[in-house]
Amino acid sequence: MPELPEVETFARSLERALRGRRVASVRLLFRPLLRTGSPALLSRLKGWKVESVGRRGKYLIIRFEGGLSFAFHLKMTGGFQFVPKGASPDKQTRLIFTFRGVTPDLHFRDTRKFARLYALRTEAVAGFPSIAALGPEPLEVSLEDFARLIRRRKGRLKSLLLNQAFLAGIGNIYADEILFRSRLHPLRKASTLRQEEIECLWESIRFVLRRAIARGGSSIRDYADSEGRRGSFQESHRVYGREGEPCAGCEGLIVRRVIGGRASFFCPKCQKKGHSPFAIGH
DNA sequence: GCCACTGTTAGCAT
DNA sequence: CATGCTAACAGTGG
Repeated sequence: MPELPEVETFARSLERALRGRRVASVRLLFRPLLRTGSPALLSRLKGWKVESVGRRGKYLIIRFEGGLSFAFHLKMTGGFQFVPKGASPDKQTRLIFTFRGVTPDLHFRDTRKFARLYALRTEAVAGFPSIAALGPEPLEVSLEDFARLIRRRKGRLKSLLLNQAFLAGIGNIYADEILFRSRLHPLRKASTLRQEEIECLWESIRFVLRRAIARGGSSIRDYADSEGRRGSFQESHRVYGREGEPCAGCEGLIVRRVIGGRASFFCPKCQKKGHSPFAIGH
């Protein structure tokens, strides 16, 4: 389910474990994972150090010495896992990194095979079309810029939060949690928001994402970080996956509706289509 | 066994 | 530009 908080969790633990480590080998087990660059290119990484691991939207980016970078999109089931040196891959492992010294092997696993790896020259990463098209980082955009951007938008809030060209990194779970905290209806048209509602939405985006990162993300299926630790933010979900359960803020029940082709959970009583400037305390 | 559903998003039709 | 549908694939739960 990797959305921004889960990708950030991977990026932080990989950065800590891999920065300065020297690559011993890179083995591609599932050819279609690699979308840009050839398998032969991967062998050129041998002997180079990892310079940094970071994130942009839902992309996890590993920068190597020698001017090569890997941009991973984890899609729905991609993830990294450290395993003991030489451990044999399971059938869902698509790529194996090994490193010199004591660093464990790193397996990239992806059950559904949707994940993608773009091997790019480092200077080409920012200009890579699907990365260049991303909107601002939700935790970096200022309230002023956010207000300016959202006022131009006409679509429904739910679809807008999922639109990576608007803000980068928010997915289905966090969109619903953010809207609940803002007390905004998912079908509300963005251009109709008043200033207080825009401020509340901006604050809710920051609050939900920061707290989710602090909790190591949400483990609603088998998601775990690269050390195998599960996140705990699923325990703080107020609406996602809670159809029929009582709302945390009123006596009503959470409903599930399909909006823009995506399952959407919300409280129809707290999240009215009309104006509602008050955030729910969490 | 069958069917519906799942965290993403690119591409194409309307 | 917005929105809706499909496809890519595997597993799970009813």
